[in-house]
Amino acid sequence: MRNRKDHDPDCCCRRIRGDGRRMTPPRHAVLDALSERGEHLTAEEVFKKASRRCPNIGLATVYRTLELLTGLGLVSKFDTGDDKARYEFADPAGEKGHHHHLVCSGCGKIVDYKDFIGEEMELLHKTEQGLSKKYGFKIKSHIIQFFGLCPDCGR
Amino acid sequence: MRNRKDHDPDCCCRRIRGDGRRMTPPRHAVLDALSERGEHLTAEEVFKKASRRCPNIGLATVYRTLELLTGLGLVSKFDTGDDKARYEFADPAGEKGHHHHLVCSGCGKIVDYKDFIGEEMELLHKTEQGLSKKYGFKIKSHIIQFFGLCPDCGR
DNA sequence: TGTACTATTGAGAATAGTTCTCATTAAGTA
DNA sequence: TACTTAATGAGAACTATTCTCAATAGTACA
Repeated sequence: MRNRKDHDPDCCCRRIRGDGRRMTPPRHAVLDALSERGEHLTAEEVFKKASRRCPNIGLATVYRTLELLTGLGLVSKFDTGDDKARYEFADPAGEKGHHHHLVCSGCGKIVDYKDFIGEEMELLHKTEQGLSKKYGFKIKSHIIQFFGLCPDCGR
Repeated sequence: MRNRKDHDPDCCCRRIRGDGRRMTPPRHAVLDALSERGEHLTAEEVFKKASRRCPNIGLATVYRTLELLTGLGLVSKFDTGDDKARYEFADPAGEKGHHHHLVCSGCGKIVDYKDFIGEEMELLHKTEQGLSKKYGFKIKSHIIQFFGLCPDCGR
């Protein structure tokens, strides 16, 4: 599991290089920092990791790059309630790789689960359609997250 | 719908007065500010409303009171992605009044819906049990939210 | 391969929501 | 009514994030 690259670097580069955008060492470093599966890094953590490959990268660049990647749909940004945004590579659309998060309110540990994803996705889809019809919203995304105490924190 | 008090003031006061805590004018003012159903106020908005009843209430007191009420489970705190916490009276546990949120990414409008709550709650419950068993978490709460564009923002 | 255009960068200042500090006030109790 | 100490208001402090701006360096094209 460790060190398994979870994204296709070529694909990301291709997406980044679009509309006149450029591929740069700092952007490579950020992609690299994010590439470990199962990580849920804060901007600060991405900054630290990226600094290894690109020693004088600036924090602002990390934020800018994460914003870019999020905008392109390559990365998803989420929040587990500790007032720090977290980032991970987005699950390829509509794929079986989709997952949700289970968060420990004690230590902040984040568990990726896909155990009930089938049913959850089905219901979410149905709900989206229903809400869309009733309230006229064009639904783009959802958040579903569980909070509790992990075995270590649960006493 | 307007001005309908959605919480039982006596119950709240009783809960606040516990463990040596005291009932004070600022706390009344915050309860009052929150009392309108269907509102999703930021701390700043609670502050403004509460200031009408308690003109020299401080913003810090509003935050402290909201934290207290949240801790007591009387109020729930959530976030619609604009980096400002929002607060509303908590739905009485296990009651049919429970609702979720549909958020417009354009204008920030928040729609409370309960249309699919039955099924959602059932699945959430089942998922909670499954996750609890598999990962050993004691699950306390969940977040489920949909994002999209409302009729006005959807062009 | 060299040059020009301009997207991107790093550094630090600026911003905004929230929390903390501390001297003062006042709720609840006896 | 007096006492204990929880709660308060004001503003400073904190923290994640965004902005500013001059300097740098991808990329396209000659």
